[in-house]
Amino acid sequence: MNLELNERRRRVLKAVIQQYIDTATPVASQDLARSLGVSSATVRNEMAALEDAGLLTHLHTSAGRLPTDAGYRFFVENLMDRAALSTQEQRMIQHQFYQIRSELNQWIHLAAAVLARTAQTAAVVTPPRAYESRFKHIELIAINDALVLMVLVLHEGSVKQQTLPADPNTTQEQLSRIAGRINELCHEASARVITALALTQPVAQPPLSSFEVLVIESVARAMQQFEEHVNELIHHDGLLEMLHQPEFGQVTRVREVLSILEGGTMLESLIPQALASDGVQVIIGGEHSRDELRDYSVILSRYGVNGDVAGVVGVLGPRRMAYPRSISSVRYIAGVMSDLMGDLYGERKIEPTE
Amino acid sequence: MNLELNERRRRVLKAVIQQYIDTATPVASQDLARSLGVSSATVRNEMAALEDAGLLTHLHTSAGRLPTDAGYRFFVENLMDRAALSTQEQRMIQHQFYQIRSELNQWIHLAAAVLARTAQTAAVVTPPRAYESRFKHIELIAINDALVLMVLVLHEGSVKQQTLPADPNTTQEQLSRIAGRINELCHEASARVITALALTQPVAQPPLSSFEVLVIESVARAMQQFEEHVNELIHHDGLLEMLHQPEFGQVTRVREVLSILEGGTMLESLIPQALASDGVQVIIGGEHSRDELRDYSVILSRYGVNGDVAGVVGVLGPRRMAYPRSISSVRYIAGVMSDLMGDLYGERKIEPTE
DNA sequence: AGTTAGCACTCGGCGGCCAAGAGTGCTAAA
DNA sequence: TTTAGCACTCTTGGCCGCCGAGTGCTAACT
Repeated sequence: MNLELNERRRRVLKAVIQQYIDTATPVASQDLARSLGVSSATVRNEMAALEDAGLLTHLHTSAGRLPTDAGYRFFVENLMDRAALSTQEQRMIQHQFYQIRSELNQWIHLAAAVLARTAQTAAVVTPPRAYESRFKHIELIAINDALVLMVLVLHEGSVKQQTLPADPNTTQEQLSRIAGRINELCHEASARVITALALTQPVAQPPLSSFEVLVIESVARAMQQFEEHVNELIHHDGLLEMLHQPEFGQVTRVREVLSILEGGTMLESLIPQALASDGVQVIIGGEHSRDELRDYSVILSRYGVNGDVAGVVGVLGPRRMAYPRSISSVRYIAGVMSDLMGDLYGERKIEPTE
Repeated sequence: MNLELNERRRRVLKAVIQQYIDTATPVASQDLARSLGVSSATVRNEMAALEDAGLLTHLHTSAGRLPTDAGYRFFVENLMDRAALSTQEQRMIQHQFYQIRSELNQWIHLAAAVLARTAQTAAVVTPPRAYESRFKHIELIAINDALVLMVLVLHEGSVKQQTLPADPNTTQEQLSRIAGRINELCHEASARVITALALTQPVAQPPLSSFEVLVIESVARAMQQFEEHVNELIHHDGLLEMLHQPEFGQVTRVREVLSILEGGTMLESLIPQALASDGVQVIIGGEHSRDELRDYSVILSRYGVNGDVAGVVGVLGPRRMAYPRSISSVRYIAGVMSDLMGDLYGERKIEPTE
C-alpha cells in the first residue's frame, strides 16, 4: 500500500495526522495549503485521494479530514519522525530510578508515574514475573503465642508474607531451625516440585513434623497463587491527565476507560501478547480484538531480563494519541527498567533443573 | 435546634431527605402528601418552615425541595434509622476476610472492595500503622555476587524489602550470621534507637564491620521512611460505581473526585483527624475545611488495636449519600478489621522501653 | 388555629427555526 | 496539472415560545 503514495501525498497525510493529533479538530484543506506551497484545491484533491485509499475520513460533507485506523497505522510505520526524549529528560528519569533502585516494589509505581507524565496519557505497568518462580528462601518469625509470620522470598526477588498458626509453645529458635531445614529441602525448587514434596513425604531424617508439612504446603500454595495471579496486578497512573483530552468530554468515556484499566480487559488480551513479543507493540483503535478498545490505542513493551523475568509497560490513550512521543517514552522506560533488572539478575542464569 | 421541630415537621424533613437520596431529584410537596396523610398545601407550609430553619432549600421558585448541609446533619444525628447490614451480608464479609486472613497486605484491598460494594460509593482505606514502629527481625539473602536482599519485619507485622550492595565474596552463611547479630543488637528497638546505634558505634565485640553498619543504617532509614510515609498510602476502590451517580454527569466532577482520591486532600486533613478520634466520623459537604470537598461527604472510622496499631477506613461520596447504609458499612468493616488485628496483636502488649 | 382547595405565577427544559460559518466538491479556465 | 470560483452541505449557536412542574398566596372550610 505504501508504494502507491507519492511524496506530496505522504506529506499531506503526515501533516493531517500531526495537526489532528495536536488540535483534536478535523483539519481543513486551507490549513495545509500554505505550509505545502499549493492551493487549498490541490490539497483537497490529495485528501480525496487519501480518502479513497482508506487513510482519511471526514465526519460529514463540510467537515475537515481526520485519519482512519489505517491512516494512523501508515503514519506510525512509514511517516512519523522518531521523537527521542531529550537528554535532560533521560537524565531526570534515570535519576529517579536510581534513587529508588533498592526498593524493588516501588519500581512499577515509579515507572507508571514517569511514563504517564512523559507520554501525557494513562500508563500501565505489570510487575516483573519469572517464567517459572523458584524458591529462594523462607523465614519464620514468631508474632505471638499462636501465630507465626512466614516470609517467602522467590528467586526473582519478590517477597510474599503470610501468617500461620503454630503450637503455643514454639520458640523463635525452633522456628529458625525449622526454616533452615525447609530452606535446604526446597532449595531452588519450583512450585510443582514443592507441591510434590508436601504430598509425598520424602524420606527425610527425622521425619517432617506436621507443622513443617504445613509450612511447606503454604509455600507451595503461595508460589502457585503467585504464578497464577501475579500478572493480574496491573498498576496504572495518569488517568487524571488523560481526562483533559477532549475525547473524554462525556462521562461514559471515562467509565469505559476505567473499566478497561481496572477490569480484566488489558490482562486478557493485551498483556500476554506483549509478553510474547519483542520490541514495542502499537495497537490502534479498531485493530483491537476487543470491542471495548475500539476507540483507544495501546502501546506496550515487554521489559525485563532476557529469558528470565519479564513484565509489561505501556500506555493507553485515545486513538488520537501522540504516537511518536508515546512510543519513544515506552521504549525508553522499558529500557531503563530492563537495565535495572539486569543489574539485579544479570550475573546469574537460571538453568533448568532437569 | 432539634427542639424546635415538632413531630410532623421531622417526618417531613426525614421523608424529603430519604426521597432525595433515593431519586436525586428535588422532592415536591405532592410526593409526600399521600404518605403523610395531609394535603400538599400543608406539606408546602411545613417545607417553607423547614427552609426558614435552614434545613431545606430549593434551586428555583418552581422546584421541589432538597436538603442543605444542616438538613443532612440533622438527619444523620436525629432522624435516620440505623441500617444494619443483614446477617447474610455480614456472613459473606466475614467469610471473605477469613479466606485471606493470613495475607496481611491484602486486607486493605479487600476492605476497600467490600466497602465500595456494600456502601455503593468510593471507599478509601489506609494500611495499619503503629504509633511507633519497632524492629522485629531482619534477614539477609544473597541475590547475586554483588547484591543482598534485606527483608525487614517490623513489630506490627509489616515487611519491608530492599537491596544492598555487598562484598563480592560474601557467602549466605556469613550473611545469616550478620543478620543474627543485628537481630540481637536491634531487638525490639525503635527507629530512633537504631539510628543512634548506627551513629555511635556501640561497644561491641567484635567491632561492627562496615557492611554491618551499612545494614543497620539501612534498617534505621527504612523504619524512618516507613513511619513518615506509611499513611501516605491510601488505597481506594469503587470509583467506577460512584460514577453512575447522576452528580457525575460532567467530567469536571470526575476530575475533582479523582484528584481528591489521588492527590493529597484526604491525607492532609481527613486521615489524621480520623486517626485521632473514636467512632465513626461523618463530614458533610460544606462542613469540610477544604474547598474542594465542598460537594462531597466523607464517612471515616479508625480501625485497629487500641493504643497499638491503627488505620482508617471510610467512604467518599456526593453530599447526597445513603448515610444510614454507608455509616453502618463503615462501622461494620472497621469492626471486622479491628477484630482481625486483635487476633494478630491481641495477646501481646507493647510496653514502653524506658 | 390549623388545614385545604384553588389559582396565578415562575422557571427550567425542549423543540423548532433561522442565520452564520466552515469546508467541501465540482467545474471551468489558466 | 493546478487553481480560482461558486454552489452546496452540514454543524453550531442563538432565539423564541410552549409546556409542565411546582410553588406561594389567598380565601374558604373545619
